[in-house]
Amino acid sequence: QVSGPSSDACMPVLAHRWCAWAGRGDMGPDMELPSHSKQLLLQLNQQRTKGFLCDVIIMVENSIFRAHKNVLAASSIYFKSLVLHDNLINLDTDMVSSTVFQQILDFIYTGKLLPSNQPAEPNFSTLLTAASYLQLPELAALCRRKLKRAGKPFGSARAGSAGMGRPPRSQRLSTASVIQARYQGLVDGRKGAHAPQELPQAKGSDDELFLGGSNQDSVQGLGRAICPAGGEAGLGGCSSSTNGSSGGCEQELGLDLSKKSPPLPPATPGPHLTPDDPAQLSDSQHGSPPAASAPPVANSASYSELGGTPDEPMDLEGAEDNHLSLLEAPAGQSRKSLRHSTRKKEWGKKEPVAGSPFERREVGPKGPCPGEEGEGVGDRVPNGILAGGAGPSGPYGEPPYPCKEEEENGKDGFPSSEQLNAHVETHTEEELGGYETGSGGAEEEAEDLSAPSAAYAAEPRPFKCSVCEKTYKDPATLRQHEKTHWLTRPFPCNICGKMFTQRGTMTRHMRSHLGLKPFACDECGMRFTRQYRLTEHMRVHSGEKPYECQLCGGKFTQQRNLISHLRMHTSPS
DNA sequence: CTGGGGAAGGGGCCC
DNA sequence: AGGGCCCCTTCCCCA
Repeated sequence: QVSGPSSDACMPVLAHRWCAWAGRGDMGPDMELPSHSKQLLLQLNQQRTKGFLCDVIIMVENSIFRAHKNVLAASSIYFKSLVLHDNLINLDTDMVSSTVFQQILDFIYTGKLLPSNQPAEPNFSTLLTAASYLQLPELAALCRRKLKRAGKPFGSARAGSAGMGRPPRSQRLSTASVIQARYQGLVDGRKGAHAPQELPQAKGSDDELFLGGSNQDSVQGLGRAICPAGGEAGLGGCSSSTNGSSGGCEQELGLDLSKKSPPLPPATPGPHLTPDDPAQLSDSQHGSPPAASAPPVANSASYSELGGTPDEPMDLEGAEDNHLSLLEAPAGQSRKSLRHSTRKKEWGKKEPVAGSPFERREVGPKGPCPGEEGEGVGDRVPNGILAGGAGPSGPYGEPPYPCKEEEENGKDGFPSSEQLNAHVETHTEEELGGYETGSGGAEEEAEDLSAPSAAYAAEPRPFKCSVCEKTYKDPATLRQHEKTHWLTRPFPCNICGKMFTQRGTMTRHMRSHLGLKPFACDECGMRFTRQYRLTEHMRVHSGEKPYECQLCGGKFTQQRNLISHLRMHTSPS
């Protein structure tokens, strides 16, 4: 750090001190800089408050905290396990509140128990609860001493989860089990190999004041010690544990995953800890920000630093976005998205017509639209990667939330997806008007492979697309379809910037970033982001192969593989 | 090394 | 908004 290029004003301080000391020629017998550790911690704390080099986000309630993985890992084996593969950590709000975690984070970075911002004096019971949960033995011991001096036997705090209002479930939560579950989820590969792993165990009874109960109970309760995002798989480090099965967070998250999540077999892949109801991804955790109250931003890591705007409601999704993209992709792109961004479609799909005012962005034979990073359809697009490299702002080389139309006028993007969406709405009306008048021209001459099929004729479909020949039963679907012809993709991914025509697609895409896989196979515990995938997967176990090749009789579990197979039959070679 | 199959990830889009 | 299905693609394994 000291010798490297330093963008942090803090670091030269250390270097200076060291040089001053070493330069004295005062090479004492101990060869030790007495204040080194203190200074180091001081600098780290300063960096934390500035968000400098912070590589992990901890979400507690609606607050986010930024910190350094190394520091957290050095402080707690629990954190050590959490930050191993994840950059975004959700803590169980039953165990630790944002206020308490603020104190704890301060403690980790300073070694001092600073008074909270709340007028009330520190509640050592709740601190003790949190310290135990987070496996911070020193802090827990400190709290116990304080409680003892105050004449509040901490043993009573067992009931005292009162301070936190924890439900009985959380009182049974075993930190060890949490960690174990996490570790299993982290280390178990997709093939199910159970890698022997040094498993952090709960420390002695000191740290288990409120913890105990059966492992089963504990697993059932480990819901919120979660990692929505992680290092691998773009932001979905959790996805590395695709075989994991969540022990039971789903229930408290409003999901009945009991049928999706089989009990945790000891030698099978561990749980994939689902952070939240994925169905609520865009609604609660990652979607619409709390309308009325902007959650506090922890430390000095202001929301603006995280990519938001000061007057914008706290958007954790946005926070994740900027932070994680910073972490995961130097070029602003997750590894996985990078991989996919370089994909090319090779054959076949119904192609939108070119030349219309709402010409879709196309890559490939037609080449990309200049200045358009998004693909025409799905992953068709190299997003500028193939076309000469991503811009500095990310794979899409664009402002956070650019409006394509306004870009042409030299306007910058919008600071948030919400603002962009709102803005896009203003275009919507105009563009729809344009559609109504008919754009005429080349698109009608092009062959439309998406023309209504015979199946369409089964029932009346009075709503016809003005661009292509597709018809629909209701205007809403037509409107939805017509969006596929627009240049503007109103729904950007806040993490990678990819644009989508449908919010649902974007939400689903976000799930993949965050590793949310709520659908677990009862047989093997493997988890999926979509029900359909699970259904498909179950055929692996059932042996069902419903898709049969009419040419050779080959059977397949997946329709797509049958299609692939048919391609082999029909390909010239 | 190559091609085919199995399995899975992801996006489009209709319902 | 979410489910469901289609399509494209990738990765891995194996012959």
